[in-house]
Amino acid sequence: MSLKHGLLGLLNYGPMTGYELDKAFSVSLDFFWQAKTSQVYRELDAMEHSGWLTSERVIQNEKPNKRVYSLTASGKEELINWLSEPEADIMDTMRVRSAFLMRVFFAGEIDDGQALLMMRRYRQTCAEMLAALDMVSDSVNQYEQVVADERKTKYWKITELYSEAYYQAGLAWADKAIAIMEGE
Amino acid sequence: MSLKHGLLGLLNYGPMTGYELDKAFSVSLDFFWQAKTSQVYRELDAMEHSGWLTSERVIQNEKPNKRVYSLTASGKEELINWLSEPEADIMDTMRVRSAFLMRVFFAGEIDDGQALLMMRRYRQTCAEMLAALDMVSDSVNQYEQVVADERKTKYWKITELYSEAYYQAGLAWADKAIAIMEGE
DNA sequence: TTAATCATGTAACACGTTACATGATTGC
DNA sequence: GCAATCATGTAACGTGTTACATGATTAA
Repeated sequence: MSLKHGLLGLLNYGPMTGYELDKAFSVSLDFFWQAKTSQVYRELDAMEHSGWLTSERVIQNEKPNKRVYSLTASGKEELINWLSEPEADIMDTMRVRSAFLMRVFFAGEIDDGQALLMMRRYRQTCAEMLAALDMVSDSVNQYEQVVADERKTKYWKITELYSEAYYQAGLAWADKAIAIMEGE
Repeated sequence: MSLKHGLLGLLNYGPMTGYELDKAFSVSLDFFWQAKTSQVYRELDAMEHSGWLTSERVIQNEKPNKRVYSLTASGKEELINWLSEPEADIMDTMRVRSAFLMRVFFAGEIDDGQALLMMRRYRQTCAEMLAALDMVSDSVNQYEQVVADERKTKYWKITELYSEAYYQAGLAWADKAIAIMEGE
């Protein structure tokens, strides 16, 4: 569902190749949606068949040939419709799916030392992610200068704030959990 | 991956039918892992073929017959191994996947009023989830009296704390986002 | 000379979702 | 009388993952 709409959203910024889309995806949307290269090509193919895209082969010398995709009117329409949906499915879209939390749930079956280690590693990862976010914020700021479209960058920043809040909450929770685990 | 291990974890508490497992799953693990009934039956079948489970058909009158699954030694071993894994994949297990955030990212394409509505609905849902959590906490407390195994319930409570922190963070973020969206 | 970048895909498999089928019993 | 609960599944489809293949150019 959302891989398709992510690709539509990116192509709305301008025509791109599958390769470029794959890169753009993993740079900008990766935090809240992940996609493999092979999947991107498959979906582009399907989307072209649905009439949301058209593609054109560009012959290059010195470099491999490439296929440039562009959004059609019907693709743009689909994007706008998806963005404007009444969103009855908000509950679905905010669902957590975490094998890590499942391990925590069943951690009573292993020894407390191991469980504590696992939680410390989680805390560490949150801290590292938070540290890495500074760079993301720099890159959004750079794009802001180039794009100079406040209507767009405003929302980019809001999603960035989410990731910050998410890791911060994870870290604070891990601290609480570690205190509980050590206190008994 | 984790559906299998969730089922192993539940069966470790005692033999159960597919139907009971499905219920238990959606009561206790649903916050961090969701599974459809049809998937549960399919996985149980696969797990029996791997030798992690055995099943026995129980004839009932007045009610449909049922198939009761039990953990084998090899299944228990698999559960413990999974729980004790060095967890190189912690980054994978804490990934976000949210169509909602993708919509926010591309919200510059629709009008601000619509985007604001969408964010308010998100905030509302977080608030509702938080309110509903009180009941979850009551039910864990009840189980605690029955199970009387602090080693287990301690970890159940820690995952419960996570869900609280998660919705709280979502709510606080939505407030910030709404302020940004209204302030321009 | 080795790795990275550019560029596109196929094939097979694993996992998740939707729709459908069956049929008795119990509570409102 | 109607919905919910008990209980099990099948079939088809959609999406995500892994592994593989190819081959030129360029920077360390």
